[in-house]
Amino acid sequence: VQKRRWRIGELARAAGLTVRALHYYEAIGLISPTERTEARHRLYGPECVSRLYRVLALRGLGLSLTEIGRCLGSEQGELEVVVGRQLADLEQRIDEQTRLRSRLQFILGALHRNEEPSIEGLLEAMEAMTMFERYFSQDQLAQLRDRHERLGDDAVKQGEQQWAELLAEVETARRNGVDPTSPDLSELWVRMQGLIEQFTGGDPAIRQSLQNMYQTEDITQASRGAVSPELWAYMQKARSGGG
Amino acid sequence: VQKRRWRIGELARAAGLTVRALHYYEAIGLISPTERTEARHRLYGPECVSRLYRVLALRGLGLSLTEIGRCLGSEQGELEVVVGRQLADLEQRIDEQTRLRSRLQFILGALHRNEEPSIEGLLEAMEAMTMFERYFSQDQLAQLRDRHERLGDDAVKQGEQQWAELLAEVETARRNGVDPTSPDLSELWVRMQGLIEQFTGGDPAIRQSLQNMYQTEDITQASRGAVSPELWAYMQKARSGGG
DNA sequence: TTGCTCCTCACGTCACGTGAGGTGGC
DNA sequence: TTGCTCCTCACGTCACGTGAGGTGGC
Repeated sequence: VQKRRWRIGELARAAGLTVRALHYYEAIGLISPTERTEARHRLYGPECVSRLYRVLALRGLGLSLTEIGRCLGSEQGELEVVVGRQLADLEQRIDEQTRLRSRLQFILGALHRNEEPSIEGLLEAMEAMTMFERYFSQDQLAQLRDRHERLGDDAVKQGEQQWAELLAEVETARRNGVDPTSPDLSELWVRMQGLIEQFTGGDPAIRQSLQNMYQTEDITQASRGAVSPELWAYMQKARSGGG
Repeated sequence: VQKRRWRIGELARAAGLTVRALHYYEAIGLISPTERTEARHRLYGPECVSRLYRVLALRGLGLSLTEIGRCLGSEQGELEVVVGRQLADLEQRIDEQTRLRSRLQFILGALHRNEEPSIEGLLEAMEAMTMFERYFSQDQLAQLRDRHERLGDDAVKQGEQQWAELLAEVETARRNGVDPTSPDLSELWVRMQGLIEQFTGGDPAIRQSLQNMYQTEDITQASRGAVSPELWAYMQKARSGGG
């Protein structure tokens, strides 16, 4: 009745583990060798091999070694509960990480468009994003990101440039006391509508969310400092005046 | 030039951290208090507050405290590299976890249909799944899972029952030496086609993958012991004989 | 005798949580 | 004087990796 015995190195190699890992499994009471040689070298029997197989299977499902120990010890339904909990936890983690991914994509895009990416720029981008997240759904944000990507960095930068120029012109008109509803400015308002269309991609829901944001938030913050309260009031008058 | 100072507890509460965390940040050189009282109580100035704000922002992106330290120390491009790496790592983790989720769903389903869920059952399910993953794409697996879910556990169990009955009848015919191409059996083959249709949902690609699996793998393993090599040969003869 | 494998400590990891035992400030 | 806050150790976490220093087996 001589049974096959494995030395720890053989077993480790076969299982794709390290010797140290098997030491550890023994230390926490998960798998102990069947016997030892005179020199206290570990010898593992077939029971150990099949137990190790189970351990690795459960480990592959992401169970902790403590949970694995409990599963191998206890009889029955435990297993389903543990695996079920594992799945629920995993789903939550995936959810969180998916949200984090979307934030990272947003931020990386903003960083990338800056020629001198700094922590200040990053913080600004994060704050912008946090604000955006309050007004746009995850789907809408993904839509915006997609459009950004399709347009390319250069086009987006160009759009930002056009905004800056447009706002400067409006500000000049305001300082010069031009009536915001004056026909002289109508060309500006048309250009502005165009830029808004470009940003929203013509999607009315996104347009609405954007409007909500600008109407609810502090305008200086919402526009990242590009629009002063006075300028905003001026623009509002043009809109209500213009119909 | 008296500047505002915060005690550690105030700062911790305001930041949603624990006092211990701030101790730790100091220990690793991330944020040190501006000064100390005679009794060595920590006093934090505004610089600390803004630095802490940055730390928390970067921590929210999933950076390690070591990386955060590097980002706050170094000047420039580092930041983009670090955030980019962070995003890449995250995407890989999401990928892995999404695969794991699909495995867990599969296994939990199998476990759930077993009245006496055991580790043996779980191992069998895992092996079946591993084999399935070799022949079906992730999309196809998701499709199969969806169909399973829509049918419900009872229907799936019933299907398995019907398979068992059908195979028993075929085995009886084989033992009795019935010619597999005999018209007496044609009703059995029709029922079998029906069950296969039910499993595949009529999708030809899934049908093909299933066939590949059965043809390539050891039949006893592939059928989870339900079909012996002899029975399989008998069924094959019927198919080739029948056209 | 020379490698290779094995042995047993024991420290390090990451971001803190959780006491223990003592002092400071309103 | 009584709470509350603060202080400094120091151990624990999870699944091992990585030596250190020594012995066993072909």
